[in-house]
Amino acid sequence: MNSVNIMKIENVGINLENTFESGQCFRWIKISSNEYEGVCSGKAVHLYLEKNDKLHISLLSGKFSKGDEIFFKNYFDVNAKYKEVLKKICLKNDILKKAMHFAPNIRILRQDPWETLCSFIISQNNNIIRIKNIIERFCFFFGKRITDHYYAFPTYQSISTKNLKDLEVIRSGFRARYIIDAAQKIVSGEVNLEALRDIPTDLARAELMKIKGVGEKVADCTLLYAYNRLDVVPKDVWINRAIKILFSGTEDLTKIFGKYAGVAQLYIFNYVRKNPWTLKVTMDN
DNA sequence: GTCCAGGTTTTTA
DNA sequence: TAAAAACATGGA
Repeated sequence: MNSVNIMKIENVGINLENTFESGQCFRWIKISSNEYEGVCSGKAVHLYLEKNDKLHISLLSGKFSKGDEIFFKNYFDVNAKYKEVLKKICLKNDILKKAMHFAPNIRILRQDPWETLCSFIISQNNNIIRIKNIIERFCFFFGKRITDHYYAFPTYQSISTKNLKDLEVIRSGFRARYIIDAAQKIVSGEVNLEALRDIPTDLARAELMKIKGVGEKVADCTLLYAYNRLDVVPKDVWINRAIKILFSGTEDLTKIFGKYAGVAQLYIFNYVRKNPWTLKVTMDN
């Protein structure tokens, strides 16, 4: 892989489609069920997963540099070890069992904190199709161009100097001021995203919630999908409905799923969102 | 035309 | 303090 524009990682243990369409990320574009393209860490990337579980990563422009292999192994969390634990829990929990059977081998990615934070600010009171469209416009208008089709996620430095008028082109509605506030608090140092890696989850959540438009849900999505806090369970409308109907109101999924409750949450979120009928049976009552 | 979307802030009682 | 409304936008 030295000075070549393709790299291969064996035994990734990941299903690209189930992972990328699970709702944790918004920028990967499907070519086929085992082939995706997107922008990651400022690079335009093509992914292809062989049947033998070997992941091919190639760049659509430029070449790999030192550290990229470590970066991607970290991004895809190649050494994740929760699969067996969750499978064991499936023996006792039918909901998780169905969810993991419906869409197996979902991996919690380690995404960029700023991109994740911004994406989930945009996600509030919004639907996934429009979330993706807003993010793409955000990148197109404010991100660095990488290829004809692909633009990097804008930096917080560049966004910190923008105003509401500037952001009108992305049509993010009332969320624009939250995006700007996030960028400004990060640039000023009021919120230090790198420092959050080393502090307890509760403190990290409180730090993120200093930003306007960041409540518990957006903070928790950031903690789970960027900082890999696998026990954190973001509570959105779908999970709340699932808790109410499928788990008969059990307040706290960590009581059932323990330190990997966040991972279980993603499987269940994915399952109920793509099978809404599972929630409808008793909804009329 | 109405409803709702991986919520949060602001206003009202 | 808690509940309701407002917040932009667009797809279903």
